[in-house]
Amino acid sequence: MSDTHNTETEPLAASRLDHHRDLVDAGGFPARYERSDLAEALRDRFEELGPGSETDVRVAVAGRLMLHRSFGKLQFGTLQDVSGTIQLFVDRGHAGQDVAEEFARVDLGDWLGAEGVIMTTRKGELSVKVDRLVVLQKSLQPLPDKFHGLQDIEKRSRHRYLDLMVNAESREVAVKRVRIISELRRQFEQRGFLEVDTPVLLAQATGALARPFQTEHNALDSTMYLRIATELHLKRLVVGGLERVFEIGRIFRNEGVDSTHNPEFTMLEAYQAFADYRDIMVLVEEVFVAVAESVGETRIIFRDRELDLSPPYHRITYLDLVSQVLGEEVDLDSPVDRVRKLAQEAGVVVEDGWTVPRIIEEVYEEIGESSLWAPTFVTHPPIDVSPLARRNSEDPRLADRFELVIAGAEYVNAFSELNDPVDQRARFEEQAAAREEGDEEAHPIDEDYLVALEYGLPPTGGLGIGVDRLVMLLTNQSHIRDVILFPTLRPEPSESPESGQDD
RNA sequence: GGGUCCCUAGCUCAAUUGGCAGAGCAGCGGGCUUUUAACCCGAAGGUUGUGGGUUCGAUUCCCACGGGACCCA
Repeated sequence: MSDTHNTETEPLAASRLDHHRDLVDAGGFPARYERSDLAEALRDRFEELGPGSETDVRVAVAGRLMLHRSFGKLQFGTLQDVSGTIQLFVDRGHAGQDVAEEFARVDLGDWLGAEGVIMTTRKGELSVKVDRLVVLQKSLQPLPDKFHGLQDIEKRSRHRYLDLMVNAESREVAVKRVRIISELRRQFEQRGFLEVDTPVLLAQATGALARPFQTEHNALDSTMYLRIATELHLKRLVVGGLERVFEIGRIFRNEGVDSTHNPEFTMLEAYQAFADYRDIMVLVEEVFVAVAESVGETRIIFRDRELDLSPPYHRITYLDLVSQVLGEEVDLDSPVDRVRKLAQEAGVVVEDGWTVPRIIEEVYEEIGESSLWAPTFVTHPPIDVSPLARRNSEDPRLADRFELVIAGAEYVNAFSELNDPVDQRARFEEQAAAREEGDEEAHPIDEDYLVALEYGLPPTGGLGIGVDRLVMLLTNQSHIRDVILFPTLRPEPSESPESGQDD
């Protein structure tokens, strides 16, 4: 399906093209424009100006023409710039024949620069009483519906510029995302963390349980992988003595797309020497509050429900949560048959041969997380699902790790880092064995990382925050594609009828 | 991967049991000196996602393909 138009043949664009040609013939479009004020600044400044006023304050505004109303010898336009909108008022008697005719000729979507004095109309609408007008660039394409905006979800994602142009909420979300990331950065910087860049393109993708994207490096004649985490590189930097580091980076995982997963997404990872997972909990509470307040309040609405992000957050152990949703106390010593039966009764699909930790993990992911609404630290999962986390000193089968679950989904994963190179090697070997058995998400052995650990990683606490999901939470968006400006989409089928034919 | 649903004018949406494909907005022509999605008059705008099939006749029913949405694993 074609949603672009050939401007050579599309009759709709003909008058726009004519105007474009005339403007080019008349000297072309300006390369720059000296704007004096943004729309919002003018609205703030002239908030008190009563209806029917005229000032001698001369301004130059610029933006995209979104609406146009003509009223005989009067014309009104709505100009939108990055800050908001302001009305253009064109009175033929005041602006003159040339300006009035030019303004009558412009199309919705054109970029305009307009100069004149500030006034208000009889109804009190703040306006620029235009006496000079310049078309900064024509829009050869018609704008989406001026009232309904662009509703088609696919077009909104595929042609984000249109979405941003006509849907105010879309602009708000985009701006809030920027603010959230700025605040995250500020929070970590002010705590002495260094923002670093680690490689995206790797010979081996490690640091998480996920399938990587694969590509080829021509000159090196070797297969490369896009990173699935920044974890092991950041910890190498702590080994090197940088002590507190973080990275806000794009992560790539070769998995399906749904309302909470995009193949490339943004993750913040941070590592703090001499801290453990409990220190990180405090850090997470402080950072979440600061970030929430940077774009609103800690009491928010998410999916039509109230949610309070103010600390302290609830705490529950992984096993207690699983016991809670199973309705009976279970732990790692529970008989596997019993655990399987309880899980199945709770509606969790259990495969033959699964161990107790594996069944418990499945119960947690399938019904445990989703049972939580208020922010909750879920602590001490089994070590089996935490190959990079330090063992709990009281029960070495558990990890000193937590996930922050909010509204049924994971937002933070954090732990005391495993810094025993001997234990780490053993865990990698277990993962490698699982890989041999066909688990493509199992962790490969990262030999250089093991060597780094052998030089000594100080006790370190680390965390990962899913930035896109955090943005969803704080902007009340239910789909990850709505917080990523250009989400991953299936490539559009070729519009050329000659291509893609088998015969 | 499985299920359900959607794809009609540039945009937002209609179209009865299968019977000539419509409206609003945008665009085009005209009118109007205070509009706010302005309004009024007029003309125009379509290979109904693509390809097959059933039928006298398909936007409508069937199949395949493409794209999308939601739910489930």
